[in-house]
Amino acid sequence: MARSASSPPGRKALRETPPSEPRTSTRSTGSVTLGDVAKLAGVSPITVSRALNHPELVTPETLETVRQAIAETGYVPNLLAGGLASSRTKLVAAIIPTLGNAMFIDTIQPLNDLLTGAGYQLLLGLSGFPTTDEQELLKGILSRRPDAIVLTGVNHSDESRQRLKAAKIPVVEMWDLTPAPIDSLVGFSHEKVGKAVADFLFHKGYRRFALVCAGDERARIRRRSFLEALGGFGLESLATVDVPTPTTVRMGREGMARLLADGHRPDAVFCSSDVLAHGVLAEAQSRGLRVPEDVAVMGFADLDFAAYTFPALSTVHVDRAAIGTRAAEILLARLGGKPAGPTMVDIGFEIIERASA
Amino acid sequence: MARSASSPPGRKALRETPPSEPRTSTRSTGSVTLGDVAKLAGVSPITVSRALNHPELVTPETLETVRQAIAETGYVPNLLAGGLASSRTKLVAAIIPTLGNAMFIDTIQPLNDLLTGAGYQLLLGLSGFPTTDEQELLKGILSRRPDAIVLTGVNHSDESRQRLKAAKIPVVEMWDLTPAPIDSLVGFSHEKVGKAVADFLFHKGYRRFALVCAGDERARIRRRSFLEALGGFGLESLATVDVPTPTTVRMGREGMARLLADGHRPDAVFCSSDVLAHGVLAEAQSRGLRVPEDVAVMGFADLDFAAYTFPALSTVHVDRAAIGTRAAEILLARLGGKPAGPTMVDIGFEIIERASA
DNA sequence: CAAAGCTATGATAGCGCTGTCATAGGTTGT
DNA sequence: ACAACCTATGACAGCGCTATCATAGCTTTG
Repeated sequence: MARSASSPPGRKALRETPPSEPRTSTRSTGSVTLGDVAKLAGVSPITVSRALNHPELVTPETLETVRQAIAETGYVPNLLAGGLASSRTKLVAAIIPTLGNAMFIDTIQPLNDLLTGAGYQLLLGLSGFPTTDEQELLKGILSRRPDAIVLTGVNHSDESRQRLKAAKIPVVEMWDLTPAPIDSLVGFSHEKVGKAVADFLFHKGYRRFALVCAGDERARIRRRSFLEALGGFGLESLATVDVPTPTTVRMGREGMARLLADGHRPDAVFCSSDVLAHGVLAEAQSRGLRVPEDVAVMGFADLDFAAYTFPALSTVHVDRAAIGTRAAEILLARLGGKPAGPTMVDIGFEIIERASA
Repeated sequence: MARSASSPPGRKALRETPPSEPRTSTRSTGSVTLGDVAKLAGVSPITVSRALNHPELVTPETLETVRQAIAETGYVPNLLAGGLASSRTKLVAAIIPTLGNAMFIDTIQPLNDLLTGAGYQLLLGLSGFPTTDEQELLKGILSRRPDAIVLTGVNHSDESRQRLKAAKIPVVEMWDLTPAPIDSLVGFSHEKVGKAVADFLFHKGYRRFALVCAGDERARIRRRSFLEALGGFGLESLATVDVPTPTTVRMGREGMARLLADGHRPDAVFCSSDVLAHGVLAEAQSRGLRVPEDVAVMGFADLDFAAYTFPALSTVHVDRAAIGTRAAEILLARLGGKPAGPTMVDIGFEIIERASA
């Protein structure tokens, strides 16, 4: 607005300019710039920059003048330009499989909140979208030059690892553990979860096990160690059904229906997520099966509804918010040049015994 | 990698440089640039740029040479620089209240997928975070110069509207209707929903109504028109409980518990979301109340689980994915300079009668 | 075969900001 | 009183990319 009158861009105006003049720019975007604010405030552009980014270097009066000029012009800083000049974008990227899974959402929310509070913005990338693999996604994200990046899981292509190293930014992998992380790591052991659930259910006396498992990488790990542990007890040939991601209550119901249709009569069903478990619960109830007397149901993640279904769901509690919080703390410390404390964090898990198993 | 040997930056190196030389840059980021690729490929930087962004302008052989140079160097374009130069960022921002509400997620997912498919990246802003209001959030987002922006709801401060107009980018408001949108609009009438539900339940014979309502702007509109409609039937003084956001099953259970504790004996409970309705269902069941014989329960949104609870939830179906899809289509058309079709879309809603009411 | 047009590539000059160094003016210490 | 230092501000030169115009080498056309 402060500018529109003085510099009307466009081809026409250019033609009318005498060729001797240094030619007014054809490319200006027409939006208010630092320079415009500076002119109005009667200071140099760099002073405006400082007023915004290092106000302690500017006298209170100058600061006030600049503030007014900013308000008057409606100036919005251009972080593309700022980031290009300073190599700091105030952007942190996080890659998660999907928004459709409440597990990751509960991690992302505190991550976002802490980063936002520290002046960063979170850019979410969804790797579960079938037509782009993580590698492509990562390339796209790195082209925005984030200051740091958060990844879900620990399996990344060599090329991805290479690119991440080349980017020279803090990286946090989360939701799993590995002896060879790219950089920092916040997660828990899915193997131990599988084993712990097997122990728990076996010692409660269940013997006819079934699994309803989604096509998630980490769910598979839990399943494998669950089966191994049961094998250790001398139990073999368990009934398992696979359901596609994203997991829904519907898939849980259908999974349970399929189990029963196939003639299985499990006395305990372990699901790869509470959502699936919830579906199993509903299917059992709709068929008049009593939970847990006729069939026990065990979920995973302890989502917000797990304690409030009827009957309440036994599950594996994972402090999902803590994953996000720790990841944010590690990143913010490192971005601030401070020591980050331990950068390999096992947040553990806990078997929660409620009514359903 | 291709560069690190030839240009060791840093203070030391600078001091050793004779003062007559044009001084090697102190500021280079050390990462591979277009220029590096160009040098390796034996072409000019602009040709590399074209190979990436307008390959049809480059001969196949040149393209191939450039491709190889890119692969060899591991070049990742810098979209900050590109965006600054071209005023196109390939970034679309969307503001939603929270990730914790599956309603919006179901809209965001197709929005993200379509935008990603068209080469855009989606930047999510969460306005529900208490310490930042939408206005601040918007400012932060606009400083990244997105090519377009999607907003949830139609109530925005004058300053926000001003800024959005000044940004001169396509804007889509969604999830509500208004006669005075900022630009484009994709939503449905929450007033009509409230009235339709009141009609539906009244005509099914229910008379002792209760409401469990979250502190959501649009939920309030639905509640108001629901109450108005019932008032039209001569019913007054309904039992209502407010629950805080984000809505959870727990809040639904507690809401129902509170209603009963207060001595209310509703024969129908209308909830501002399926999640709350689900909690109401669980609470009723845990007290031995039959649904819908003793109490009917009605949700809102038709979330994925609504058809699969037991008993299945009667609710208001909203095609949330269609909101995202239409928003994406409108934006992509306008960003591509094509006619966008109608830019005020009422996607409607539908009362779904299942078992719970 | 000259004029005109087309195609592939290049040179130049920014986009809007900040790192870096320089400088004017003030304060302190002896 | 003067060096030594500090503080607030400014000038300048890029950050890495693309819009724009220019140009060399073709093909087309009457």
